[in-house]
Amino acid sequence: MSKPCSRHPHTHRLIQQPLTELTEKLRQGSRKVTGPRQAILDVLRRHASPLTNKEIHAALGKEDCDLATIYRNMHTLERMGLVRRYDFGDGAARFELASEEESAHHHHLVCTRCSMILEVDDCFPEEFQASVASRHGFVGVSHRLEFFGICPKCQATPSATA
Amino acid sequence: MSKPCSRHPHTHRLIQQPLTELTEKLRQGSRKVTGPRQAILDVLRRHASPLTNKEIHAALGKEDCDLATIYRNMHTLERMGLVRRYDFGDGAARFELASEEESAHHHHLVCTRCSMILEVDDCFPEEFQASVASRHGFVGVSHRLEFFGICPKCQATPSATA
DNA sequence: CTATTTGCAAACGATTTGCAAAACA
DNA sequence: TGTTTTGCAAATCGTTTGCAAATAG
Repeated sequence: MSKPCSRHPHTHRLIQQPLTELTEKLRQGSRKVTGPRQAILDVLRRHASPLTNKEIHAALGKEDCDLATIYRNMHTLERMGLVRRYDFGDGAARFELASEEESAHHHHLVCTRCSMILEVDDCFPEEFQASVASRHGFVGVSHRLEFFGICPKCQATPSATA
Repeated sequence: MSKPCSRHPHTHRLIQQPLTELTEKLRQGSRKVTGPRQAILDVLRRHASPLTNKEIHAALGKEDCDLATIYRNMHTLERMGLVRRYDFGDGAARFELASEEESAHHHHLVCTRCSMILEVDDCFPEEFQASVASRHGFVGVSHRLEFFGICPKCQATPSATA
């Protein structure tokens, strides 16, 4: 499952935000810097694609902790703005470290065959969303957008001819 | 709940696609036209917003059937292209009748307070998706896009000041 | 020492599945 | 009649929660 995304040598998150900087944010929120939390943040720091709770759990080595602890922490970290939650419609939430600076808002391009996930840093023109919002009188409008398709590698692979 | 979206006086689903036309498609796929199926399609036909399995189940009156039967049929109907599946990230799939003609592709604007759902008939420029696809060498790219915000009615309501 | 957090097990809600009986074609 | 479908119950899966023991500050 947790296939390290090779390819696309540039563009890529793998935020080397120091752990200390992250734990510092925890302290500010009167949250404790525990072993499981450091381990989770560390796993997230070294992964380029969003991970599911289960994947994070699997990625924890010696620092293993209960799955429930991960679920609880992901909520906490999300609330504190340390991680961002994504939903690719496959029934499992995924999380990425939320580096405020770059890539604040972004989407993903998911391969429907091998599940490889690429980051898409740009988005459609603001005016479109603004138009949708005003047209219906909505305020505080945000959106959820993800792309799905077949990646280059899978295009080469014969595989089942759907 | 089912408030007809104002503005854009035309465009409005509430597809009065005759049941016979729908059941005909079933026959073509060597699927049987059963009571539950007709009832489900009928419920979908008279609703403007996508419904969850549970909502469909609740909407069935005398024609009640098992929830599992609905789940199974939604898969079947989706596979046959009779309905379209949507995911608003709240853990429950929703379905709409898929009228091929108009509104083939569309998105939704969901109120995060009252859950009212409006249909958004337009989309961002094609070029954006084409660019995302070619940039990464993906083919057969599609997308999932939904908007979330506060509807006019809820804006008026005092409610908890988040 | 005291509030926060963890592990564990049970609880949940959405969805799926096995299987024998019932319903279409 | 032969195949598809249904009802029912049990099983799965992701996620949540209660509670007492462990831990950070």
